[in-house]
Amino acid sequence: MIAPVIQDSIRVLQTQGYKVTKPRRQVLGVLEEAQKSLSPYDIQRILRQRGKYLNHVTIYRILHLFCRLNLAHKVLSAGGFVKCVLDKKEGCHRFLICRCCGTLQEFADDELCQHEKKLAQNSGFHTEYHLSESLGICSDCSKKQ
Amino acid sequence: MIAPVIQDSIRVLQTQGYKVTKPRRQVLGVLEEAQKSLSPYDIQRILRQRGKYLNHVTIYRILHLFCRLNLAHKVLSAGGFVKCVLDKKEGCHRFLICRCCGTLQEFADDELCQHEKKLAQNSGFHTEYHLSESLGICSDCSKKQ
DNA sequence: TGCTAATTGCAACAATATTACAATTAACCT
DNA sequence: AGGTTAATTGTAATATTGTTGCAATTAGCA
Ligand SMILES: [Mn+2]
Ligand SMILES: [Mn+2]
Ligand SMILES: [Zn+2]
Ligand SMILES: [Zn+2]
Repeated sequence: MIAPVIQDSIRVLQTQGYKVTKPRRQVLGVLEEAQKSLSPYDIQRILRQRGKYLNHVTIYRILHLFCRLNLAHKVLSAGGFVKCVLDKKEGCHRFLICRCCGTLQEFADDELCQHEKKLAQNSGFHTEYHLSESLGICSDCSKKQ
Repeated sequence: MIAPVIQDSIRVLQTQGYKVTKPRRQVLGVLEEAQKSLSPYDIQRILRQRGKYLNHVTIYRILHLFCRLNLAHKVLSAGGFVKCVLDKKEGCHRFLICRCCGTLQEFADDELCQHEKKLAQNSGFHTEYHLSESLGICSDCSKKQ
């Protein structure tokens, strides 16, 4: 019995003309079983414990592909540093990041925050910290085009 | 003339009993001027171009402190990999991540998404991709306590 | 069952991040 | 203002994370 998420992902690979390889199925399997987010090396470790070996380069390439096809997401929490900005709003932290010029503005909206918290609360989750990122085109860049 | 964000940040450092050192002021300054998010090594490079040298270890320590005090945020975009999860919802991607057991659930809400997009649009920003992370305690973990 | 483009492995390297300990300095006290 | 000291920074060594070019392998197709 194969999980539906995996079925769907395999179908996406096929329809987009990508091969359904053993490594890709293995990474899908590990990600599906985990209830937490995994790093490339986490995935390698888990597979090795089962006697399967995948080169880390392969895992990186697979994860890049999955993210490109929206089969997976990168998440920030509990991870590395990479990028940092000064905080400008209190409480809720929403960023608008232009994929064209790279500028970043922060905005806050109490109503939005309350609503989002409430929706989480509906599934029993108590929110302590929230972060939101929107990627797109800023007003300056859209004018220039 | 010192920017108000920096003034505020310095005040936070002081009231929390942290020293206001030259490296900390320099990092604050660079972050404030930049309109984009910067990596620790970006910051080092910018300062070096001005003839100032800061060890990367120092910059990491300062950024860790700033994030702990909510003077700065880590952001995900355009950065490294670190962690990855399978996608379960289309369009909008909101994660509830338990800081206790590490489990992660995804939820989507169209109304919320539309509202957030509209608010961004009000400042001329066109959203193409959105990601949201809420850290807190899941229902299982809060029951156990 | 063979052919071939796509995918993976390997090796080398680059970038990012942490640790332990010695040197320095900001804040506090005369 | 100068001395004291705990907090902070620099240094060196190391660990972790991520990329690139090229040779070996394999999934999908005829
Ligand atoms: Mn913020
Ligand atoms: Mn999603
Ligand atoms: Zn722009
Ligand atoms: Zn939990």
